[in-house]
Amino acid sequence: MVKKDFSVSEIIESIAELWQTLNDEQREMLVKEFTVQRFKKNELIYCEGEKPTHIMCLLSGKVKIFKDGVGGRSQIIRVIKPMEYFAYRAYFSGGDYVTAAAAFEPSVICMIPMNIITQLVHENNDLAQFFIRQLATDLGIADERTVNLTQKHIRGRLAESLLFLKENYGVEEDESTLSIYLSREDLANLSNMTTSNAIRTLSNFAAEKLIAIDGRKIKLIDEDRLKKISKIG
Amino acid sequence: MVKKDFSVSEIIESIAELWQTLNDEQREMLVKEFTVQRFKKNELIYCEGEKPTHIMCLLSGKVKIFKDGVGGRSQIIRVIKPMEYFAYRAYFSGGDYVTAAAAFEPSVICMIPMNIITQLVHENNDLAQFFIRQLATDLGIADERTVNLTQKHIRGRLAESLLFLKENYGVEEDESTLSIYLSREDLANLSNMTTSNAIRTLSNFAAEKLIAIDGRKIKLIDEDRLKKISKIG
DNA sequence: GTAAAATTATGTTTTAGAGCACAAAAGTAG
DNA sequence: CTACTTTTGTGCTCTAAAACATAATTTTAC
Repeated sequence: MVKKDFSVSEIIESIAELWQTLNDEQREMLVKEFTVQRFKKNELIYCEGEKPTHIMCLLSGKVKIFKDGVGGRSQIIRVIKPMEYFAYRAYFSGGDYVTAAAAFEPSVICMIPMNIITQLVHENNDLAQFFIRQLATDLGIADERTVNLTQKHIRGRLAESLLFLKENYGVEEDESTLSIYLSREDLANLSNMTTSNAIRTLSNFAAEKLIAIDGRKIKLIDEDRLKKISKIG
Repeated sequence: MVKKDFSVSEIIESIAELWQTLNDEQREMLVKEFTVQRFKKNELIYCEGEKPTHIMCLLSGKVKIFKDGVGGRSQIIRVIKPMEYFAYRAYFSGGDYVTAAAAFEPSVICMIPMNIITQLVHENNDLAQFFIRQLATDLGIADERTVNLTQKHIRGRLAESLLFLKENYGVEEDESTLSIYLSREDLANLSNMTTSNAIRTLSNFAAEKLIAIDGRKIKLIDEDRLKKISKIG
């Protein structure tokens, strides 16, 4: 269940990485300016072509960044977990959003106006370096992803996505069931394949005892073999 | 032909965008620390897995950033033209290179130690913002590219690459022959296809009078139609 | 200048994965 | 509870693009 409210101190804890770079005066400004917004499951947060105005920090929930391509096929570019920042790239590059964002699950997001952030970046070098590090890391991931999505075969891409989802969103108490319950369609869009191929390949993985499926619950059974499949493509 | 030598003032002109952010003291430090290196055609500049130590600015020539994927297939991630900076992402993210770089043509590169750059970024906010803008822009391009490479068909991808090469490296005096002469293999690696498909599709384009080919010289004849092919995928 | 290697060109075969059709199951709304 | 929509699951067909084969041409090396 989603928390009904977030106290200022809880929010500060969530945006800690950015918060730590600020001095008292800057912190005060931030507290005055940020807002908190709630999104329903599957609700659109921003869309392609829009002008970016706020940096967003996910307080709770799960978010996908995606792009609609040729013939309505959607591609998930990256996913966001709590305490991560997103939606700021476009503003820094001086353009509009080239991607869209939507909530996988009910999500709560802290919004900070980008003009405030720009001002803070201007006067605070640690904050500037925080963004340099973030962007450099994301760009590295994007470069890796380009090759994986274009060169690996379906099984390799799906195995990779499953392992990625474990890395990113973690598992339940049993230590092996993915904490995120994605539709087959989202799983397909994450792995660059059609929905039917995601369904089919998932069934194959289950038949091979690599995973166990119960509706949208996916349990990773043989992670070593999944890694091998992901690696060889 | 490649210039035999570059004077300090010529180099400064090339690295202008970064240079402008610096004060006199910082500029002096930079002049003391940078080195210039020359690379032969196809020579490797850095490779995947290596520790990044220098930011590089291409003074003259043409460079490809690429990644070797599954089964020896190489994917060109982006290309660099004179006055552009590269090779700094990995250092900022705190990791090793995830890509490799090689010279398309004889190239001259100005190398600045990354520890100097980090120091300058630390004390100079404009420089930090320069890198934020660069990285944000490159990440946007990478996001676009991911979808184009995975969703468009061969003809669309090749058409896009040809138009991109015109945008990026320009054309000769006739206003329509690409200034870069790539091997069919490089063209394939840029467009995510096999070499034979690059050759075949290029021949098809020529037969359809979209382009004219003379060895590695490619002349764009019907750019409008190429754009259409690139757009619809 | 000649041999060897690399690149380009074209034809043929094979296959991974898209596309489509349909049915069953699970959600959702009234 | 019932009707309707969405999601999941399977089978079948078809096609885009890879893989392979071979030859011609160009480049490189000695």
